[in-house]
Amino acid sequence: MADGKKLRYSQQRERIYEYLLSSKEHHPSAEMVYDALRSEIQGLSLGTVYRNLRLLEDLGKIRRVASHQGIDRYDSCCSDHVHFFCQSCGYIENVPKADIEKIRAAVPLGSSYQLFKLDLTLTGLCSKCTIKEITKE
Amino acid sequence: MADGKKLRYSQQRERIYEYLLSSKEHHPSAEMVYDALRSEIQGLSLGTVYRNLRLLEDLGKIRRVASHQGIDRYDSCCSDHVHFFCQSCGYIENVPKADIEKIRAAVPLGSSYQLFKLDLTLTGLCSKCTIKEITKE
DNA sequence: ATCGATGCAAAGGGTTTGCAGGAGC
DNA sequence: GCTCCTGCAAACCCTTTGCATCGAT
Repeated sequence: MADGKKLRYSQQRERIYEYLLSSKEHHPSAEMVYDALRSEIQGLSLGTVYRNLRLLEDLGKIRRVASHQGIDRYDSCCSDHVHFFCQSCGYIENVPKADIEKIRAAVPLGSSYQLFKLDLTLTGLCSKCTIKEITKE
Repeated sequence: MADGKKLRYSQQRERIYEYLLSSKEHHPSAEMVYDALRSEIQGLSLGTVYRNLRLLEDLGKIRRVASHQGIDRYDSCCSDHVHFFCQSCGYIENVPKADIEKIRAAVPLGSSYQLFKLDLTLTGLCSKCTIKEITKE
């Protein structure tokens, strides 16, 4: 992080970043990224995916979402926003209507604190899984 | 979780729960609990700490706070509230003045969703570490 | 006496890292 | 050609689990 190394282009890194941009609604894990790209990039290794996710995070281009069930998930959107984690299907959705300013205002922090980021995660059952549950009974 | 087993008293479990109650402000990890109790409970094993933390969580007596840096932290308070995670010292504090109702109101969820819990984590530098940082420069 | 809880150590599973070869500049 | 990046596999680290024994009821 912020070391003197010069960044060099790599196809792998570009594809990984592109994939993250294209799957804003999935919030994929490292393994999900790997599975999605391994057919397209011959001989891609999981280690490379991890290294690039970490690098992109250090560069501030992506954001690591608080991990669920011990697995880190990634988001190409770096601004504060709200996530909904479905316990049943494991998907992480954005909650687009959330009012971030209102949330910030509800959290008064002393002036001696420095706030870098804010993560609000709702846990429950998503729309699909709720309907499945109702239908089953 | 919710299996037919009958709970039996154990000194270890009692102490672990007591320790969590007494360290509401620390939000300790399993290892922190272990380190704090091993001198007091002869031959305590880390596995037992993990087993009991999980059991207490399943019983709804404690809450697992979203893990930071890959390590789970525990909280004896089970109601929704706001945490402040300090990147520098690793402490997790409560943000007592946070207005949970206001936060809930800022997050409109479709009626087809079921919300079980809400986790808001602020990340930054706590008061102490901010002052340290300023003093250093 | 029964069966849950413990201690110990080994196994799991996600993530990181060392190394030799390959690719960008 | 100098470095960074990659693939591979081993190492790491937190957490879980199998097993024999201990302990609560």
